[in-house]
Amino acid sequence: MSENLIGYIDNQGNIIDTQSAGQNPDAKAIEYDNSNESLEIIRHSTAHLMAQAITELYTNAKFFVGPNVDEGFYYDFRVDEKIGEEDLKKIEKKMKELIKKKYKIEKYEMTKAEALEKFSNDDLKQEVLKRIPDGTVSIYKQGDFEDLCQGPHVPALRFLHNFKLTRVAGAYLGGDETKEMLTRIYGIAFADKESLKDYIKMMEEAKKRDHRKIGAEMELFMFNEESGAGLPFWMPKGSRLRYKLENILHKAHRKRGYEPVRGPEILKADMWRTSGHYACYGENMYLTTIDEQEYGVKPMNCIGHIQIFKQSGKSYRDLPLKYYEYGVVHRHEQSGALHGLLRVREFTQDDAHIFCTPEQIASEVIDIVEFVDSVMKLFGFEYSMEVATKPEKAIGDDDVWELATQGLKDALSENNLPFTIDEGGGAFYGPKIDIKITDAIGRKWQCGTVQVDFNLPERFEVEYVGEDNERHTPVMIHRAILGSFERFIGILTEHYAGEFPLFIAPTQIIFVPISDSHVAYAKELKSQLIDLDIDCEIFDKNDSLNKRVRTAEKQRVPYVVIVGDEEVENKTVAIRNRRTKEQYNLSFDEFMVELSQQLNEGKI
RNA sequence: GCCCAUAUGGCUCAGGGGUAGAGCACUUCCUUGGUAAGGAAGAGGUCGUGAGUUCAAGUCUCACUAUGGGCUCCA
Repeated sequence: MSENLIGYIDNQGNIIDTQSAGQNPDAKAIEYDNSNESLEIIRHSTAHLMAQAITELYTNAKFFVGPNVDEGFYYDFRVDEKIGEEDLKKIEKKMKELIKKKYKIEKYEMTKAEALEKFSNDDLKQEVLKRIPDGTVSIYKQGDFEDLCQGPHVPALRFLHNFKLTRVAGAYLGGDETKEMLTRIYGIAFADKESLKDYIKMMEEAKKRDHRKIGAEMELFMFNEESGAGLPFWMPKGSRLRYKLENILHKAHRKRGYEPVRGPEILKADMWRTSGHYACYGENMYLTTIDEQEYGVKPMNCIGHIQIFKQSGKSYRDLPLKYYEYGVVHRHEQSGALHGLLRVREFTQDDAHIFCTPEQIASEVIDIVEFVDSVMKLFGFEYSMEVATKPEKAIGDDDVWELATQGLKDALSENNLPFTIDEGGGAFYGPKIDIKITDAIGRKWQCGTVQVDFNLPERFEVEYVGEDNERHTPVMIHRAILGSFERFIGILTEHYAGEFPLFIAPTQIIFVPISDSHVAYAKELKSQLIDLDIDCEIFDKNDSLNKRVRTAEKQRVPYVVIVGDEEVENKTVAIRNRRTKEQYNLSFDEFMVELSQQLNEGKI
């Protein structure tokens, strides 16, 4: 047996630890390294080690479950004391002490009935056992500590060195908010020191890039306690960025045959009853009464677009008809869910609705996926797609759902686009494709969404006249690419760490005139650049040149341009590269060409 | 919504039962400098909001609001 052997993987992909494998396992060995399987074992064992340390520090601790998650592991438990961030160090220290005792991790089995008896005075273990099917259960033991667990585990504590407890939080027993709140500690572990170091470094980098921090520093957006939670204010610089993004998207929509429309912010409650929002989405809606009539602030834009479609008779020749709107919507998100720009109560979707025939669904979905692809490429995002199926709370017949869901899958499959399935994750009116992008920290965010809807057109009696001169109900495709400007800009901010590319940068150029006599020249250049829709600032404050260069440099602008006697005389600019700090000179005309080229990169 | 934590000038933070401090930013003046902080002076908070305890409260207690970390949910 190799020194580094910590388990096996069988031909079904199941991980079997050395304690369970027997003498001659017919399976592939898992070595102690950073492979997914290896980390799964290491992290789960680290969770047990943490539990053992907690037991020694807090003798009354009772444990619930301690699984692995995407990033590391956690353990839920109950203690009488309050555990804070400061206590993590203490627990880590105890964990390291335990490692020195060189315990082996041993496994033994018993029936579930025996386990219920063994843990009869541990109500949390009883809860765990309730969730386990009858039969044999396993116990893992290291020193005096033992825990009900199905594994897998490393053979001995000597494999656990490179871990860190990352945070404490509360979590409901079994995720059920009617049950008690347990203490949860998250941690991470790797096979080697370097990987742990890299991980910690990455977390620090993520903290630096936090869009809430950068957004405040760059004066992009703000919140205000007096106005209410989850209601963002866009400051001048944030608005510049946002307008640029809107303009790029506007042109991209027009190129692809979309027509701009706009619906009202509030509509009578009956509209929302017809649509099904009142019943299925009511708890998230803001309702109000005007002249004894109930109204609802729109949480989605579809109803408005449907009214516009219905305003005049439509022919099959009009289809597919694509309406788009930067639709402001309000949703009552739970107060605890609010998070910077990433989760707010008022936001603007880049929303569109495509009215088409069932036969046109596939090609329309493909067109949308192409659109998504060009937007994501523009910003250098990786993304993946997920088909979400019928949720519990839904309207419409099962066979209609089946048809629509299959339509989405077919469109992707036929074009060799990979996707995964999210069972029950659909909208209440139809299945959808969610586009998840990966940000700079590797976190996945749902942004774009494509939803096929057979239900709303029927409910609102939307019709068109077909080739056969009969009335037909069109299909509606709801789609957003960014998802919302708020969230997307939040993600972009972290993705670029505030160093936006020229075509969306809030301030694109800062001019630093060497002395007062050069301010006029800077102003002249600035006014010429406004015609290219380029936002410039002039740093002519009464500060030293060095100070102003420094301040400009810290603004994360693409260009810092210094102008002095030489530049005024030769009609040139002295450019400072924001990354390399190198300087180069261009004639103003050449500079305009360079800028235009970079602006063109923002065309899709 | 639930659990825990936090809340001091625009920002970052110190203070801690006897009526507020620093750095940056800001204002004014001197300086007109060739690429990451020139110098001087000055203004600005009653310590998230509301109650309570106390002779006395940023400082202790409670409620609320907001923010942060989670749970849940989601663009």
